[in-house]
Amino acid sequence: MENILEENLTKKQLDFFKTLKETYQSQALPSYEKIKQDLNYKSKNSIKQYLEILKEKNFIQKINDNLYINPDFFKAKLVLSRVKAGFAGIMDDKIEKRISFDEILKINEPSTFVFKVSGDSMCDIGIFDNDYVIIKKQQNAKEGDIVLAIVDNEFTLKTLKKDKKGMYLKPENKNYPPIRPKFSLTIFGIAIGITRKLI
Amino acid sequence: MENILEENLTKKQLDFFKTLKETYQSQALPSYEKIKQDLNYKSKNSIKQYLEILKEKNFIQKINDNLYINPDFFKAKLVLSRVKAGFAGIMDDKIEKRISFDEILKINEPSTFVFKVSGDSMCDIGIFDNDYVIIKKQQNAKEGDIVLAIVDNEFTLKTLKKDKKGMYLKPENKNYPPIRPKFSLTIFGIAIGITRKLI
DNA sequence: TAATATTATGTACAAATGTACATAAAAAGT
DNA sequence: ACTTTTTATGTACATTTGTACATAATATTA
Repeated sequence: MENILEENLTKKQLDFFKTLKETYQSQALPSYEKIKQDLNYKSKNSIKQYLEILKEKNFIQKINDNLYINPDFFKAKLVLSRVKAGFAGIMDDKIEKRISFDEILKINEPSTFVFKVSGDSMCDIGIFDNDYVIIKKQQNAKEGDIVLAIVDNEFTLKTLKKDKKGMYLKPENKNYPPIRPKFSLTIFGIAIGITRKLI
Repeated sequence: MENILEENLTKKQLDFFKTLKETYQSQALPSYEKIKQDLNYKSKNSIKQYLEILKEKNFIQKINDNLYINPDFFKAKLVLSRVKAGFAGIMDDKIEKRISFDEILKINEPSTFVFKVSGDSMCDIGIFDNDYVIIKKQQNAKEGDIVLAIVDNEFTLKTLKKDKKGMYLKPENKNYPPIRPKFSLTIFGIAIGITRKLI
């Protein structure tokens, strides 16, 4: 999207937008007067003229009486095509979508908690030591869910399984034995996603 | 943190804050007048009085002339302790940190791109089909890096390896053979993280 | 119950804000 | 070279904004 829009702007307009983006990022824009000072202009009308053009072309928008740079500019550039595009722009034209991991992983919901995985008991399904696991807090879970359970007063991440003897926790690693609760099973929540930092 | 702060507020102040948070979320707060209307008050001084208290207690803060709810409230609640806490608050007191995956994965940097993994060629190191892989665009990479390379005009994610014959791409799955470039290797970037949505 | 703190509303006003209008310089297009 | 568009600056002004001050009503605490 970025590149498509950019073609509608003059060099100066684009420069202005880039400075604006660097200066205020995803925050609400302050008053014309303040922007004037921050960007070293001498008349706040310069700012007004630029912002009106940018607003018309959807680079900025009004939310709750405040101006913002279009939030899409701060999301991740997701490339869906597996095929490499042409030379120059290399691939800006292949960006079909903008995404936010905080949104995808529902970070804002009060029931969402994040834990750090410790140990390799879930490595067979690609959950490793030190991964972040995103947990939705809820008591109920069904067979097959990856749950954060409380065993011996400690949190543990396992797959919830069921057999003739009842519910139990299955580590996803052949070297670990299943965990059977003495009485009942305390479930803190279910895993809705993971994130791993590689570098 | 949330709970620590909450204890400093009266019921009405906390209600006000919750409505404020739900209404404007992470956006900049509009004018007292607008808030007055949105929250159904009859005097904007009511708003001023509440906001002054909230500002004093760090629930809201000023950035670039605009008031915001403390950004921490919109980040993920990371629980570092492995030990379950007491009954009631269950664990609010165990939240030592607030994090943002968009920040951790450097989503905002112009050189960051996200791809969807297709296939199981990297499953041995916990990168699965349909995972999001976060790529930092750069030409150079060193042995051991997980790279997004361009082979036959298609993107492919592999580990960069080196032997007597030179650099090559190693799939992290025994069933796949290594890929040796005919001439040179085109590297698009290196993987800096992955994210997987489980539900 | 009495005393105190919090909450709600209103008025008045100086300061700041966005907008309209005007003009000249610079850049781009023909 | 000439014309048009874009960019930069300034002035004037009605509107809006935050703040100070004042006063009840309501909760809370002693």
